[in-house]
Amino acid sequence: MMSHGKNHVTWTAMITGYSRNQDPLGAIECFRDMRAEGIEANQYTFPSVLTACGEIMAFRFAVQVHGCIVKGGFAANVFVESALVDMYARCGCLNDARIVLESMVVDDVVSWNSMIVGCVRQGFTCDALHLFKKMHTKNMKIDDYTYPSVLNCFASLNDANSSKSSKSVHCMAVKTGFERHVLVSNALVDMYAKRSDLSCAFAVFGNMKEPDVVSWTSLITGYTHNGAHEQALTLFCKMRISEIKPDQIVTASILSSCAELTVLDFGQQVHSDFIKSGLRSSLSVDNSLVTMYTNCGCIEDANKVFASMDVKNVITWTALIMGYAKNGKSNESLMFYNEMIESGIKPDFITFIGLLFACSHAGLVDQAREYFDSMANVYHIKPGQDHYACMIDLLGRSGRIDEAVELLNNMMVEPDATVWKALLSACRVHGKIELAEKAANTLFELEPQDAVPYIMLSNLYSSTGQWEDAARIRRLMKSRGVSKEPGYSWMEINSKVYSFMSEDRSHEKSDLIYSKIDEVMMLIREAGYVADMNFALHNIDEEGKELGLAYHSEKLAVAFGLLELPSGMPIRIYKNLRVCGDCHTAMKFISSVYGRVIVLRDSNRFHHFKHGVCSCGDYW
DNA sequence: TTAGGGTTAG
Repeated sequence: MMSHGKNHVTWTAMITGYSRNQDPLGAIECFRDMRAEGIEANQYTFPSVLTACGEIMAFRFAVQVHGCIVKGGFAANVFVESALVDMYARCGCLNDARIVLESMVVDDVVSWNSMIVGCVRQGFTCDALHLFKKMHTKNMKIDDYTYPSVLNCFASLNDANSSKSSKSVHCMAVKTGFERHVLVSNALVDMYAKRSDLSCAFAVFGNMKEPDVVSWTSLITGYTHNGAHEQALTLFCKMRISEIKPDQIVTASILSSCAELTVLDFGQQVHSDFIKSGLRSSLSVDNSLVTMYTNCGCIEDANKVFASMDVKNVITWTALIMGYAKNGKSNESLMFYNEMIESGIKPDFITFIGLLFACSHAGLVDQAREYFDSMANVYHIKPGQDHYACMIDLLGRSGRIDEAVELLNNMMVEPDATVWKALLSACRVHGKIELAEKAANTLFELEPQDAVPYIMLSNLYSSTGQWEDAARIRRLMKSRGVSKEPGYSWMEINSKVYSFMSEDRSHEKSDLIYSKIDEVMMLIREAGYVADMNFALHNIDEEGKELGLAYHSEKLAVAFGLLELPSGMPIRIYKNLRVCGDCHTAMKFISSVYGRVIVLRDSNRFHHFKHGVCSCGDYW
C-alpha cells in the first residue's frame, strides 16, 4: 500500500529535488524512507541517489544501493551504469569504477567523462590522459565536459614534456568548436596560467566574448602564482570595472596578493566590499584576511577575523602562528600552536616553518629542537630545506655555530642554497670568516647570479677592516655581471606611495627631509645614540661613514613621516631588504625622543618601535 | 547521470 498517496514517481521527484539542491543527506534519507515504505526504486531513482552518495562519499550505503540495482535488474541501464561509475570515482574507488565502465555494452561519453574526472581528482593524470587517448582512437564522441578535465591534467603536469600535448588538445578544442564554450576556455586559461605561460592564458582570455568570474580568477591567480602581484591587483580592478562581481574564491585570491604586497588600504577595501556584497564568508576568505592583516602589521584586525570564524583549519592556525611571529609576538605564536593541537588539528609542513620562525626570533633554541624532532617522530613529516635553514639560522644566531655545522653535515638531503645562506648569515653575526668563505664559495657555485652571498662576504670583510678582500669580492661580483637589488623603503600617506633609496635626493621636499634628518640625528645623539660603524661599509673616514649611515633609505622615510604625519599617528615604513643594525638602533631612539610609534616591516619581519623598545627584542 | 577558478611559507 502506498502511504500518504505517494507513488514511486513522487518519491523519485523528491530524491532528485534534494540531490539537485545540493542536499545529498536529504536525498539519501528520502531514499531510505521510500524503501521503508516498500516502494521499489527504478532507473530514474538510482542515478539521483548514487549522485548524492558520491557527493558525500557515502561508500558503504552506495554499495548497498548497487546491490539493489543488481537485484532489481537495472544494472544494464546506461543511466544507472554511468551514475555508478561516477559514484565509485568520486568515492576514490577507481578500480570499481573501471570494472563498471568496462562491463558496459555501449561506449557512453558521460561514463568516460566521470572516469577521467575521477582519475584527475585522485592525481592519476597519466591514467586520465590514457583514457582520453583511448576515447580518441575509439572515435568516441568528445564533448564539452571532456575538455575541462583533460586540460586540468595538463595544468597539474607543469613539465616541458607535456607542453606539446597540451597544445594539441587546445588545437582539437578549436577545430571542433568547443573552445567557444565558457567552461572549456576557462579551463584553457587556467591551464596556461598554471603552466606559467601567461601570454597564452591572456590570449585565450582576450578571445573570450563574455569572460565570467571564473575566467578572471584563473587569469588573476596565474599572475599571483608567478609573483606578479601588482598585475593581479590591476586585473582585479579591471574585473570590477567590467561589472563582474567578485565571489569568495577570487576574493581569497586577491587578498593573498594584498598580503604579499602589504597594501593595507587596498586589502581593507576588498574586505569592506566583500562584506557589502552580502556573500557569506568562507574559510579561504577568512584565512586570507588573517594573513593580509597580520602581514600588514594589524594584529587586532586579524584577531577579529579569527574570533569570528566558526570553522578553522590548519591554514588558519598556521597563518596566525606565522603572523604573530612576524610581528614579534613569538610567545603568543607558540601558544596558538598549543591551542591548535588541543583543538585536534594536526600541523603540516608549513606550520613547522612558522613555528621554527617564531623560535628563531625569540632565541628559543631548545624548544625549536623539540619541534624540529617532533616533525619526523610524531607527525611523520620529513624536514625540508626551509626547516633546516630555520634551524641553522637559529643555532647560528645564538652562537652555536658548531651545532649549526653539525646539523648541516648530517642532513638527509643535499643542502641547497637556502641552507648555506642561513649558515653564511650566522657567520656574519659572529664574525666567522673561514666558515663564511666556505659557505660563500659553495653559494657562488650553486647560484652564481645571486648577489646576496657576495654582499654578505664583502660586508663581513669590511666589518673586520679587511678592505682589500671586500673590494676583491665586489670586483668578482662585477666581473660576473651580478647586480645587487638596491635597498629602498616606501610608505603610504593619503593613498600615495612615497619611496626612498639610500642617499636619495630626488624627492621634491628633499631639502626639508635632509634638514629633518640632521635634527633627528642631533636629538638622538643627545639621548645616547652612537652610530654603529659595523654597518658603514665604505673605506672612508669615520665622519664620512656616519653620514652614509644617516642617509639610509629607512631613515629618509622616517624623517619624511615625521614631517608629514600628524603627531600621535604611527609611522609605517616598508623596506625591501633587512633593516640594518644601525637603523634599528636609531629607530628605537627616534620612537622615544619623538614619542612616536614606528612600524617598520623589512624583508623578514615587522619591527614595532615604541618608547625606545622594539617588538623584536633586538633579535632579528 | 558527467565539467572550470581559491586560502598558510624567508
